[in-house]
Amino acid sequence: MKLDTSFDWHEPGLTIGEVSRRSGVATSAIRFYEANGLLSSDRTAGNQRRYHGDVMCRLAMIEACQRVGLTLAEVRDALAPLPPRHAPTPEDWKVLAERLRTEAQSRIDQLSQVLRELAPQ
Amino acid sequence: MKLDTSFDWHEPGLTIGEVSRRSGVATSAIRFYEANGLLSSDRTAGNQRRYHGDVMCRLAMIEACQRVGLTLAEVRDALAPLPPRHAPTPEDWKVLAERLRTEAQSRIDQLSQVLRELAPQ
DNA sequence: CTAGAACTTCAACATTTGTTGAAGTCAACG
DNA sequence: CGTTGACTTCAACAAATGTTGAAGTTCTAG
Repeated sequence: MKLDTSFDWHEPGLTIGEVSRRSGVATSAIRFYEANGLLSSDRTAGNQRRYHGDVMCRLAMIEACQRVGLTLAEVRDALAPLPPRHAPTPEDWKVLAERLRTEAQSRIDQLSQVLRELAPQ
Repeated sequence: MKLDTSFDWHEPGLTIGEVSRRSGVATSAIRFYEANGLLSSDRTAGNQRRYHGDVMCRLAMIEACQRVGLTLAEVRDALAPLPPRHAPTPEDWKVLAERLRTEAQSRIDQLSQVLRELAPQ
């Protein structure tokens, strides 16, 4: 019962190219997200990025959140409480997921409200 | 039973300043939307814009749609079937509102799906 | 009729969200 | 150890979505 997702420095980590291939997100976008604090990575002795267990989740979140109108700044704030460079715990996700669902649903509700007011009945 | 919202050229129409004051949308944004086909207006003999019964609805829609992640191009396409320069009929709105609610909800659903996959249980 | 507020267009600028390419460095295979 | 593909940074460009300001025109109240 000890699902340990903490950083293991024996593990090599994913290169940016591998992450890109697995996620479908361009390397330029991945670097951009990292430069803006939405992702983090370790560096090899030679200064190359190595990503860990959280990166695929974060990328999926970023894409999905953008589709419902969150800016990258808002996504960054949402992701900020997650531990960097580790797969987040289920508890981490539960809190975050709830926040995002609520926010997204409230935006939908506002649109619905506008639509109802404009097209009553 | 003859709710006629067709253009009455006796009616002066709203100036861009009046529309801005009533809607809270900056005149620069209103001109921008019009330049991009989301709004239309008549012109006075002196080339000033005069807006009609559809403009407040359209502005409300634009704001609400942007909040749920639609681009202006998508909003333009959504608004395109509405008659220009007139208050749309309830039927117009019903069709449009349904389309938008569906689209927005499907984006939320995609986010929820991602969240569920990432945080199962 | 005239003054001043409100309007016009146009160009420049700003922010967000990236992409592209150049020039150079690293890593992994043979 | 050398080659080659993948990586690094940095700067320039790009599209979307506006804002700001200049220079000039129109509208309207008095």
